[in-house]
Amino acid sequence: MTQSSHAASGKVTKLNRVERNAWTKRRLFDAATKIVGKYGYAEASVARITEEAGVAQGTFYNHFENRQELLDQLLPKIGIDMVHFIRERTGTADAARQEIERFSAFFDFIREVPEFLRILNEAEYFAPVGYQKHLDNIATAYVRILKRARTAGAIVDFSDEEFEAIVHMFMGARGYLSRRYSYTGGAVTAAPDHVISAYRKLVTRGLFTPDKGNGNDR
Amino acid sequence: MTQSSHAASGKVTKLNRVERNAWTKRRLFDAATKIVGKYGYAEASVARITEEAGVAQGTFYNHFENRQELLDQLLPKIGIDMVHFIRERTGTADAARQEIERFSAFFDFIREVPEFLRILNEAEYFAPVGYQKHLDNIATAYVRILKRARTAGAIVDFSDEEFEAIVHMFMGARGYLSRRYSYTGGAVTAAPDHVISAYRKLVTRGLFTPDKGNGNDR
Amino acid sequence: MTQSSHAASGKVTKLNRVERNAWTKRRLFDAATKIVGKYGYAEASVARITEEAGVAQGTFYNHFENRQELLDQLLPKIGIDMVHFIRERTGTADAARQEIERFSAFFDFIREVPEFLRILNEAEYFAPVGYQKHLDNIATAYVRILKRARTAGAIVDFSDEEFEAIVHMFMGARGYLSRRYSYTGGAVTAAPDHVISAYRKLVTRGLFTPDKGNGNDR
Amino acid sequence: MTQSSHAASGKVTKLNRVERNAWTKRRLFDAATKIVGKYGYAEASVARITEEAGVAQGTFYNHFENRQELLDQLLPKIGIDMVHFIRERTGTADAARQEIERFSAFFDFIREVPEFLRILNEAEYFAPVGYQKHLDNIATAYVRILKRARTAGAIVDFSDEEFEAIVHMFMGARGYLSRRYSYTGGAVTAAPDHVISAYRKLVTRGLFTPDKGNGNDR
DNA sequence: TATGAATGAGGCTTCATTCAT
DNA sequence: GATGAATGAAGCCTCATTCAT
Repeated sequence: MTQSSHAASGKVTKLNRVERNAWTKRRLFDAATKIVGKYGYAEASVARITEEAGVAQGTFYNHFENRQELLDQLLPKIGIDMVHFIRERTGTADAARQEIERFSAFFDFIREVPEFLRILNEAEYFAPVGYQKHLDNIATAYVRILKRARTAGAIVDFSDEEFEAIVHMFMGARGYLSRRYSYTGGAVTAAPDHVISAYRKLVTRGLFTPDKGNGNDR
Repeated sequence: MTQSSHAASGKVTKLNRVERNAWTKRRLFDAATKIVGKYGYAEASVARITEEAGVAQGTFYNHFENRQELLDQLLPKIGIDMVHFIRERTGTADAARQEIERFSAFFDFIREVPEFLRILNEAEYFAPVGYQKHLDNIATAYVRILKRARTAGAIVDFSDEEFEAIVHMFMGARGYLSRRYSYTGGAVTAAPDHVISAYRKLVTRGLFTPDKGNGNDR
Repeated sequence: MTQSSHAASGKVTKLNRVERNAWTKRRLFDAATKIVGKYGYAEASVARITEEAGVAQGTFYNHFENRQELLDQLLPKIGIDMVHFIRERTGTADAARQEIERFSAFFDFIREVPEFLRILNEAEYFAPVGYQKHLDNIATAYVRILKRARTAGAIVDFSDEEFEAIVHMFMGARGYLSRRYSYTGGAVTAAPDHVISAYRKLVTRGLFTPDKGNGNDR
Repeated sequence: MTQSSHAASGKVTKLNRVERNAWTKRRLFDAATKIVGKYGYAEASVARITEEAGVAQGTFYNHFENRQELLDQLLPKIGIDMVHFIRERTGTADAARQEIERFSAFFDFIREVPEFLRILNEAEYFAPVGYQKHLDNIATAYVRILKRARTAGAIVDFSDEEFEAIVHMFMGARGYLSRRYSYTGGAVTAAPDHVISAYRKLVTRGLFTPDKGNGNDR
């Protein structure tokens, strides 16, 4: 296995130098994700990460300048995966419904990548560069969505600045809810219905305008 | 000076054994608060804490079984201070307005105890026992408040379970907003008006019933 | 032995805390002297030094801020010993003879402290702070001696600046000679007669004025 | 460009296998000289040397058995350059004057190859094989010069053994003087006049016989 | 109870060398 | 011959905890 990998076709392929290099780096990334998700940044020692990746400690420094460099890349990388994941699961319904879909998709993503929450939550202090990058990514995209909804008339009476505040509320809410409701025992579970419904009520009434055509939530 | 303290009256007082004991423990607490707030749990070494407290490292272990024991007590202790602080600043207006007051008071508390946010945020992973305790404290009290509002007719159409979800959303929103808006440079600043107004709109429309008497937010 | 030491009187003495502290620091010093003398600064790892001293690695950092701090103190400390050693062995004969005595005494000192040469020689690069300190110590004292000789008429025709240059020549000469002639096999030996006589001729003729009373070297 | 070099004629020349081989080895030599001169042997890692040389780390081991082998060759190689350099700058005046010329030329060489001093000084411990080789080279040649002067009557009263001692004094003196006076800030400067004059007085009076024909230094 | 030196495990990083391409 | 990723030993330093005074 050290010299080969299973290509998409299922065939075992010899890797050339460049591929092998990328493969090792990828293993380190994946290992770090697993370790940070499980033990937190502070306990994510290079020794642990390399052991998980199945390479020598020295190998780490062929791929990253230092420990921090990897840690700083962790969140933005997964963050992008998250955005894609959610976008794919957002339909073409009215704006309020789409927001609920995004909310649900977030919880689905956490089930896919259970490490995400811890990585996100600790990043502010242990990977501040990556944290800021991630937050800007998300906030920018999210605010754009809200502005479009306003243009379409689905939201009124909120300024751009208020949108930014709203977006942070939404992100914070997701974080706390998922930490509270996503874990049962060691396993990661789906968000309960009453969480979805509470969010739906709060957001559709609080942010969006009643839309007779689509029917609001009441 | 190590054997005495300035009482409120301004007199220098000799402390007896019990008082001196409590005094040292208190110093360790305060030092830990400062250090964890500034450097995070992971960097809050016993050496740093005792240095900040002005006692020898060995002294630490006369007051706490080990490092973790102190860390676990940190958040619940400050959390109680926070509850008192907010309660004192909540008036007798209608339920929706009280919620806004609580929201504002939270930001005021952060300015009083700037270490709080970091202690709270990291505690989930570094002081899980204390974290759970704190969260239960807050959630229980908060849900009780919402139930009372429902009884009074200020909220309709939300179940108890949904209240719990709502409370987590609120707590998460506070956390993200304060991290985003409370710090400018190194200093801790008040929450901007548009943050307050965005919260007011979302919450009064989303959670509370329009109250003709008091006038809703529009 | 870890709890006691042989006092000058020969009695075994319990050490109090302060004494024990000083004793450990002294052991680290002595160990470092031995190790640097034998393996050079670059190979003088903290592990080696503490092993030689019979303490744990961590103990090192209770006594020195870091490895460099000890290394920087090494040369000046031994340098002072050297100055005392040589001074004690310098008689009251005429200036030229005193210079020869100092020269010989230098070689005697090296036999006493065989580590000195290597410590001195490498210090320029591995302990620059200590090196500069040592050089200034020696040069200042040496120039003062030459000035006195000039005042006494034993030297003429040399300026202060030239004295400084002369002193550096002398120090350099000692270093090279000792490295060439002091070691035979692993043992440290006395300077051969022809080295002494060559120095005597060069210096008495080259620096000092012929003194009929004392008879010059021819 | 890696496959060719600018010949003296100005034409770009394809190198054959042997030339290319020598060229790479030469680059490693030059890089090592620069690195050791700047950082010392201990910091002259293979990584640093190969980076400076612009080749891969592995390439190093195609040209040298190991790191030490290159280090041991460094000093003798430059030492030979030095001998040539000094010989070219020594005229046909009387013996005493020639000695002063050699002395001055040494300082000029250091300005040409500022790395030399550090390489020389550390070599004793980090490249002992090369160091001994170098010292023998120099001492032998130097003693031969002094013997010739004695044959010519410019020196009397010194035995062969004493010559050897004198030569070591001279070498040591040069080393210390150059370290003290050749560096100002980061730049390498010429030896001050008073250093030259002090050396001239000491040596012409101390070693050479007054020569009426050529005039001694007084 | 207070002290602070001693401990040794463990963390990050650098390094010389090897080897498959 | 050239490359550069992989290796694992070793270096410096920090840390939580213990214990004699």
